[in-house]
Amino acid sequence: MLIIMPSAACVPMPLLPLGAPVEPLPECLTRYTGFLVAKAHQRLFSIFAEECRKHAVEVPHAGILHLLQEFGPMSQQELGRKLRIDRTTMVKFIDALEKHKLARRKNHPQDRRAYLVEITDAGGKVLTTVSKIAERMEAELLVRFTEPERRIIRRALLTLAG
Amino acid sequence: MLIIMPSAACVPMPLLPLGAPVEPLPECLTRYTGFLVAKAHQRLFSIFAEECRKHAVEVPHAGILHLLQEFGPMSQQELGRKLRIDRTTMVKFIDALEKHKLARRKNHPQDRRAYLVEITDAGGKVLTTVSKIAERMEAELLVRFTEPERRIIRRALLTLAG
DNA sequence: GCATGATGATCAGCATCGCTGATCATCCGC
DNA sequence: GCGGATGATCAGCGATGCTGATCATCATGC
Repeated sequence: MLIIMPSAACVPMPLLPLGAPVEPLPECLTRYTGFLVAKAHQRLFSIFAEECRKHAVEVPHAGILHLLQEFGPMSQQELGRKLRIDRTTMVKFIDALEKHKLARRKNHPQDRRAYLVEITDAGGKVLTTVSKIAERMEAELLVRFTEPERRIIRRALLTLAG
Repeated sequence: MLIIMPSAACVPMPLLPLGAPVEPLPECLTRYTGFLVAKAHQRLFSIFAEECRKHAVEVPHAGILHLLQEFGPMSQQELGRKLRIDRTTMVKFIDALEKHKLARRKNHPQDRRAYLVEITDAGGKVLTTVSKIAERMEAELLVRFTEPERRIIRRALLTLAG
């Protein structure tokens, strides 16, 4: 599922209580792909945030940790470019990650202006937890779609994301 | 396109300058449907907001106006249920719409607690403008997908939106 | 070398949105 | 009628995004 998506994702959103009855979306709006994407995001984010909360994990952390694990230490700028998050917002995220000891700023050996942000052991553990949640949700989300259909969906979302 | 999506949509988001070079999203994150949806939402919202701004239209207005046009006057609660927007947020939206004279609150003839929110003539004109933008974007977004593929995409997004 | 412009990180301040919890008026079922 | 639901509102908080400025440092051209 949405292992994290800070930025477009770290937005406070109504936590549709999952069990609660939800009125179907009006057709005059679901005609629009953008509306559908917005509401899909709203719901997916809600679910993911809810799950994260159970494990005392903050949503915005997940994407950054994932990236640090995958690519190794990198500067805040680079994180921002890859995740499409504003540089000033990234400052706050890294602040939070450091505060929770999930990542740390090291001095960049070649560039004294920049930091290298690095994931910590605690960060790795949190990432493992979050990844399990994400994998489980990913498996459930498109359970009614065949593999060829999923490929189309993925291609469509990649196109829409630019 | 996304004729409006207040709520999950009315969120300030980085306005990817469209022309600007965008780094491709890392594969370790695009594996996750939720991440893709988040980033798709980020981009679509940015584009729509940008277009709306050119015509001095506010994004959150569009969905509400569309609904009022389609279904006629309704209470704020009902608007909120259909659009999945929090009731207290809806108060602010309707305040803004009234301020811009795009909608107005009428007394509900059968329920003195509630209002009937009604679209104005000015609101209708704004809606026309926004609809044109939305239709144009809708036509462009999935231009590379066939009709059967679009049906799958639509069904997937409806599923994800719940 | 050195001036100049670009880049990385940060901050203050503002705007938007969502939510909690409270309040008040009104409706509805018993 | 009475008590519990419901509609609208508000204050206050938290999270996010952005602008524009600052400061340090890098890199380029001369």
